[in-house]
Amino acid sequence: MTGLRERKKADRERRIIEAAAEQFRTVGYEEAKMEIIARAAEVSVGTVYNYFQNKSDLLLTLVTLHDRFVEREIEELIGNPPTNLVDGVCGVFFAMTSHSLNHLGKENWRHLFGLSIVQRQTVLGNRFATFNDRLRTRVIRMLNVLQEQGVLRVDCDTEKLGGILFRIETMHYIELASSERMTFAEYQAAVRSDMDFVLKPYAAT
Amino acid sequence: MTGLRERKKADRERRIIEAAAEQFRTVGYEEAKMEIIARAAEVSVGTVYNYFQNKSDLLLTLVTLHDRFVEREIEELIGNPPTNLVDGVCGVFFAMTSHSLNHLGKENWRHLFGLSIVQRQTVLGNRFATFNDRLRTRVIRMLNVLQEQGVLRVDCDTEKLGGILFRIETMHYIELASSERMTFAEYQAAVRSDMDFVLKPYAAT
DNA sequence: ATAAAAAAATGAACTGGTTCATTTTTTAGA
DNA sequence: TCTAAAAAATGAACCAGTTCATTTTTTTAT
Repeated sequence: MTGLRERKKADRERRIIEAAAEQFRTVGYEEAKMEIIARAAEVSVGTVYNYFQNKSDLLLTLVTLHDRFVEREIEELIGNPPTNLVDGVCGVFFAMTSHSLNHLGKENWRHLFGLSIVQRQTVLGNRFATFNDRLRTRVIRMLNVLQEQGVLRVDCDTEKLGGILFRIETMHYIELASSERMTFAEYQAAVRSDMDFVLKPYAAT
Repeated sequence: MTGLRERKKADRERRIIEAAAEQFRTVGYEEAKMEIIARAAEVSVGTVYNYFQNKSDLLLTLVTLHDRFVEREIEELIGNPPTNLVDGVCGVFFAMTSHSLNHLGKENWRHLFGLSIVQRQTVLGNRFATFNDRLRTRVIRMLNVLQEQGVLRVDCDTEKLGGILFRIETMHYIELASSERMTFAEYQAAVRSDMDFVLKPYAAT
C-alpha cells in the first residue's frame, strides 16, 4: 500500500490539472487565473507552484497528457499507410492537429507556441520541443514506410524531407491558431496543397 | 513653423525610442523595465503608455524602424539578381535576417515572435504580420525575376513557392533565435540546404 | 493679456503571476 | 505512543506591466 503522502500528492496533482483544464478550456489561457485554479482544486496558490513550475507548465502538461491519446491513432496510420504520398503525410499531421485544436482551442495554442519560443531555453521549452520533435519523427517514419512501399523515390533523403514538411506544417498550424477566422478545413487545404507542391517531384515514377 | 506641442511630442517619442533601444539591446526584453526606460527618456511611465500601447509595441517599433535600412539592400539584390536560384532566394532572406539579428539579438527576437503569435489578433500582431508579409512578397518578387531570367521554370507558381520557402525560412529563423548555441552560419547552411531541396526540381532545365 | 477648453503628463493604485518565511502535516525512530 | 525531522501547504508580500483620476501645459478665443 502506498503511503498517505504519496496518495495525497497524486490526488492534489490530479485536482490541479482538472481545475486548470477546466479554466483553460472555458476562459482561455489569458483569463485563466492561478488564484481561481487553486481555489477550484481546493489548494492554495503556493501549492500549485509546488506541483508546477508556472502557468505555462500547467498548459504544457495538459497538451502532453492529451498526446498519449493521439499517439495510437498515428501509429496505426503508419502501420497501415495510404497508397498516396500526400495522404500519408497529411494523415499524420491532421490526426495530431485536429485532436489538439479541439482539445484546447486556438487561444491556448497561440500561447503555447508563443511561450515555447520565448522560454525555449528553459526546461519547459525543452519539453515542448521534445513533444514537437515526436511529431517530426512520426512524419519521417511515415515517409520511410512510403519509401519502402515504392510510393516515394528511393533516392530521397526522408530525414531532410520530413524536416521540411514539418516546418511548413508548423507554420500553417500557427497561422490557423493565430487567425480566429481561419477554419480547420482551410488549414487542411493549405497544408495539403503545399505538401503536394513539395512532394510531387519526389513521388516514385 | 510647427507648434510647440508637435515639437515636444516628436522629441519625447524619439527619447523614448532611444531609451528603449538602449535597454532592449543591453539587458534584453525581459530585463528591460518600463520604469527604467521612462526614467532614461526623462518622462513618466504613464507618458510612455501615451506614446506606445505597451512594452511589445515598443519592441515592434524598433524592428520596423530598422527595416527601412535593410529595404534598400534587398531591392538592389532583386534588381540585380544572381544567376543561381538558391543564391537569389537565400540572398533575400539573409540580407533581412543578418541585419535583424545583429540589431536586436536573439532574446529580443524570441520575444518578438512569441508576442506576435500571442497577440496576433491585436493591432500590434497585425503590424508584425504586415512587416513579415513584406519579406514574403520580396521573395516572390525575386522568384518572378529569376523566372524571367530563365533560371526558374516558367510553369512554376511563384506565389505558392514563395509562401513555402518563406515558411521554411521563418521556422529556421525561429530555431536560430531559440537556440543560444546555434550560430548564424549554421542557420544559413540549414536554410540553404532546404531551399536547395525544394527548388532543385523547379530549376529551369 | 487672460480665461476657458483641449491635450498631454503624471505617478499612485491596480492586477495577477510568482516567491518565500512560516505553519501544518506526515513520517520515522525510540 | 510520543517526539524530532522531513516534507509539504499556506497566503501575505513582492514585482513589474498597465490603468486612470488628477495636475500641468498648451492652445484658442475674446
